[in-house]
Amino acid sequence: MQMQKRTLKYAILGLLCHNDLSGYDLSLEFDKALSEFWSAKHSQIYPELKKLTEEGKVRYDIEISGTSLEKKVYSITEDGRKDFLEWLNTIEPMQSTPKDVFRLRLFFAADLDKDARLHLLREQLRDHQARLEHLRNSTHKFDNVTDRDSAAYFDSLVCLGAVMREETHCRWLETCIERLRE
Amino acid sequence: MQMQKRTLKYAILGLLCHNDLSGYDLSLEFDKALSEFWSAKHSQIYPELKKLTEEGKVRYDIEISGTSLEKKVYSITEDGRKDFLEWLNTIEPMQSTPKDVFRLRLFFAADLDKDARLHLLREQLRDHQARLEHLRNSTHKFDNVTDRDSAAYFDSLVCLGAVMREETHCRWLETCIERLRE
DNA sequence: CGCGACATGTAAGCAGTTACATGATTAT
DNA sequence: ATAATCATGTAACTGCTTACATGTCGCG
Repeated sequence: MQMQKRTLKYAILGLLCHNDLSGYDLSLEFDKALSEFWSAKHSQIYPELKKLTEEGKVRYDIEISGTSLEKKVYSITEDGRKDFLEWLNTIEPMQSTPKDVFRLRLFFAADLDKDARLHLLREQLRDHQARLEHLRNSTHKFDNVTDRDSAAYFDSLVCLGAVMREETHCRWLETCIERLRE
Repeated sequence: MQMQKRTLKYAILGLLCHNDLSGYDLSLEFDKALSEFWSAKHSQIYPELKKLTEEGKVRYDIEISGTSLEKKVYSITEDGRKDFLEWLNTIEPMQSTPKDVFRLRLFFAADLDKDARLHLLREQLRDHQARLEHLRNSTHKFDNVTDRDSAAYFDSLVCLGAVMREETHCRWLETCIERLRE
């Protein structure tokens, strides 16, 4: 019997390691800070928090905003922190190459006429150039991060990887377009 | 109500467009030809083939190997071909960045001591260098593919993309290691 | 005769998305 | 007032993986 991976659990515990957060806050973090490598909808986060509470990895205090709006602010327990650090120190086998619908389409593109092939590639290039532009703009916030022990420093390394990945993806698409444009 | 994507369906139809194949053959194709961008286990393929048969997109003939071993050889129907080409000609919105456990770990690596950080990065580099080496070897089979309308040509473009992706990933890891190695 | 490859299926469960459902607060 | 955002949850479903289950064929 294989153990489950439960990556969402560790993503949540990792975020709670440095800040106490509500489910709503966590969902914002996934959409902002982690969006380049992980995501989770609130419909997945809330049940996971419930489970983690039952398992004693996190606990929560109820805060009231205004007169009656309840907010559950979660914090990590000692057991949760221990569990997280154990996970972080474990080397997992390399992830298999992620699925990619675009590459699947391109693989089958011999069944497409020439215009459709180029259209497919150009649309994809346009989208990825926009993403690259957006990523490059977000690198500026790391300009004066120098402490190689800070969370921000690792954030900047991940961001650098995302920029490099998008640059290469765009270069590849440009090569494909050039070669197919007789 | 959102329509389902059913990418596996189209991956199977695409493969059956050019060759009649059994479920077992399809599973070999996923492990070989498509492994850089799609995968599927036999436990997913067989039920999907059953569904596609019921939907009239494929049909099968039973072949006997040896004395009694039955093999279902599937072929695509006209309706299936039409459906596949319609899908192939449709531009889907860009896929969101795939999840990446390694980047998640690196994001949290400030919680790791220096040796563990470097170990994490070096292990990952070693694995990706091996994958890159393997990919580079498999590019040679495209050396004399020149027909830009052939399936093999698009196979070679996808393969080129995979090599470029791995090269960049390795370059990124090397940069990270250099920066963290005081 | 036994082992690895060939060949086909089902069952249980995890991970994730979309949709359903409700209600409070804040800014316009 | 009303819309956007804050805030929390559940239900139904798709996609995929792991494990269960069975049997044949070819080789040494």
